[in-house]
Amino acid sequence: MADDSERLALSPEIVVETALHMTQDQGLDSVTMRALAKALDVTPMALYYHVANKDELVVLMVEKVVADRTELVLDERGWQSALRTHMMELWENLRQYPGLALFMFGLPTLGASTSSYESATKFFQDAGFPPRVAHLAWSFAWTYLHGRLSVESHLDRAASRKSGTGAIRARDHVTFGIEAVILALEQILQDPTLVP
Amino acid sequence: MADDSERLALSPEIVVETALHMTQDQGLDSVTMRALAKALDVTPMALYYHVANKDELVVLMVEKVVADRTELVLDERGWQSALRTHMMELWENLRQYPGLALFMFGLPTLGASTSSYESATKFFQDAGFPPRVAHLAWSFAWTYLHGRLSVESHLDRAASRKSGTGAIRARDHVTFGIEAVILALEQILQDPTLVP
DNA sequence: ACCTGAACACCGTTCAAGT
DNA sequence: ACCTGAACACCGTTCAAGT
Repeated sequence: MADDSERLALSPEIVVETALHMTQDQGLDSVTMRALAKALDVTPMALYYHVANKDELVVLMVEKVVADRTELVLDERGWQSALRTHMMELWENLRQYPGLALFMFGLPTLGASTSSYESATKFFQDAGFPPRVAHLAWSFAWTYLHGRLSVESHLDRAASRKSGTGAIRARDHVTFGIEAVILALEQILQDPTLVP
Repeated sequence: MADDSERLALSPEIVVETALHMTQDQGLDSVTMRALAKALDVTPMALYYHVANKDELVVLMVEKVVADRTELVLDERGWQSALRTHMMELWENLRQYPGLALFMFGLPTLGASTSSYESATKFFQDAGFPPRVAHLAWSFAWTYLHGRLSVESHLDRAASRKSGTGAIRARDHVTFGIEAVILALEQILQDPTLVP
């Protein structure tokens, strides 16, 4: 409780949380093992006792962020509404961690991410999409979001921080994109042969 | 013409071309100033006489790649068909340079990229989209492609190279995505109020 | 069990110097 | 005009050693 108690006992959780805070403030690029160690007031090599290496650290960061996420579930609102709010929440959540979205893709060997991928394809099947189309549909929606987050994190880095105008524009783009995704999927649900 | 004439006079063009070849083979991550210098049989510092720094090198690489690109123009086939082939060509072109797509986004201060952005929005206006919607429509289409390329380059890096199955899957995803983009835009063209 | 110090093999880049 | 060598400030990481 004293002032100098800032130097808490290190743990994987604290390492990951500090890394996420740094990402929120300065982007993932600012999270070097050395800078992270300095933020924790410790030697760089101390981190390796708690995480295997930087790749594992990033994986833990991703899992921590997706763990806090709401799942995509079909309710009485209909799939369009559920998908809309889910994509919007996902975007608002992930854009707080610039650069991290690059390490979140659908299929790969990310335990948590894979399970959420499966629950998403189940969502689309419940909504009436054939299994194969359900898979491609979620891939399409998520790939768009991924692209949007990637574009934004690159623009953030390059562009000057001109107050909130960038944020407004970003919101315009992403709301357009989400509605477009839904419109496309509505068509495909009506006639799955529209698509290969 | 002799055997040892491989060591040509250095020039910005040769530097950029060699960097692009390295990207085709090993991805953009493999293009370090030091590795590029070694490929050109020269000291790392020699490169700085021809390009200002690595950022400029990447910009030159991007410009070189987009320069070889066909433009998006409206012809008698109709906008859907033109957009489909253009997106497909773009994807097939850019996927040859893993990692480079991350540095190609719509709006920023990339001379060539900006002009192609404007020609694309003109394309959509010619097709009947209101100006603001034309802009958002191309942003949507390009953002999806960008996301697709980003996902693929990350998967390539992580996943094991299991023959051609990955390529077939990628093609399924991207053809689905392109058709979905077109379906969405068809809806929006009919009724632009569907979207904010 | 937990952390440090020194070291290695990498980066991009600057600066003075060579021809 | 074109290139080199040495150096600087960074990376991630290994390995032996300390408590």
